[in-house]
Amino acid sequence: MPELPEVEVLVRHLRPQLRNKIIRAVQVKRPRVLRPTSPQRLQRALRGSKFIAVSRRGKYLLFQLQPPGKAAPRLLVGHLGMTGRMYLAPSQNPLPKHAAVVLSLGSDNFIFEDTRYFGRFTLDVRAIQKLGPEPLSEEFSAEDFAQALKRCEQSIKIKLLDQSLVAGIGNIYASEALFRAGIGPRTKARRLNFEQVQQLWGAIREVIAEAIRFGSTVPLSYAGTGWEDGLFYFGSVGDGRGFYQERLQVYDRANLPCVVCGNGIKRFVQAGRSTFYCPHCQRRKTAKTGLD
DNA sequence: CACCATGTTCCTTG
DNA sequence: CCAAGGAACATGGT
Repeated sequence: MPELPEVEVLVRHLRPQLRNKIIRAVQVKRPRVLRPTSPQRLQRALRGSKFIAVSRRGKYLLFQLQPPGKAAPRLLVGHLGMTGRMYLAPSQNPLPKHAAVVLSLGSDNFIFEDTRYFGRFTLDVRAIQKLGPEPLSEEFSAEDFAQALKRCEQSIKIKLLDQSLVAGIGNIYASEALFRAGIGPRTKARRLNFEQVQQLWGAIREVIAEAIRFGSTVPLSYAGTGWEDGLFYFGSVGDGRGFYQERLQVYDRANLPCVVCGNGIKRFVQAGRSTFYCPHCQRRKTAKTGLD
């Protein structure tokens, strides 16, 4: 369930629950998600350690751990992949079918479950060192963004998925940001003029900030049996009649009317992934008035 | 059976 | 060496 907003909401949810908790035991059910860390090394590093901070970088969760004694703090890095979830559940509960890693914290277990096992739970920090700026931070400026896009031959939609350009945008919010900026997803990144880059820069920040705000209002129970299981990003939240449809304006809306102009939303495939857009609102050289 | 899915990484091709 | 495209990873939903 993971793009930056979903991870941010999860981090805020977990932070107070994990703070000062001590890891008593480490169960690795799917060693693949640790790669390249070995189960033995993870167990040795984590057992007895205390959670002292929980944060986020891009789509990665960062758990700062204090080992027993005077050892230096350690960083545990998590990533939800496509289907990962992390939550606390009572220790007496049965483990879910796709539990990948389980940390015993006493009366609760901290569970990382992931149906497809694309996620990560590792001591390897190399991935986070390659990330671009946080989109909501001061580090992310329209000027730098424009500079970076200048030499890119790729279409802007594909470029937005490049985590070294700006961290945390995924397939959903890439389509959403381009729609809001009125820019066609096929446009070559280098062909955007500075005004368009500014529009896109603002749209990225708005779309992400709004999603975090939305997610923060959703009641969460990551223990996960009902519909309110934290998958607020799309589809799974609400009464089954499309609570989310008012939130996402183009993603997964192929053939449905554009919320702005009423024309049909189109779907096509770029780099093997679905892109959704409105051919009318996202034409070339669209000057958005903001009044529609 | 077919095709689709929120992500990243590796391999091939140019 | 770099860029771009595709496959792989693994499981489930429709």
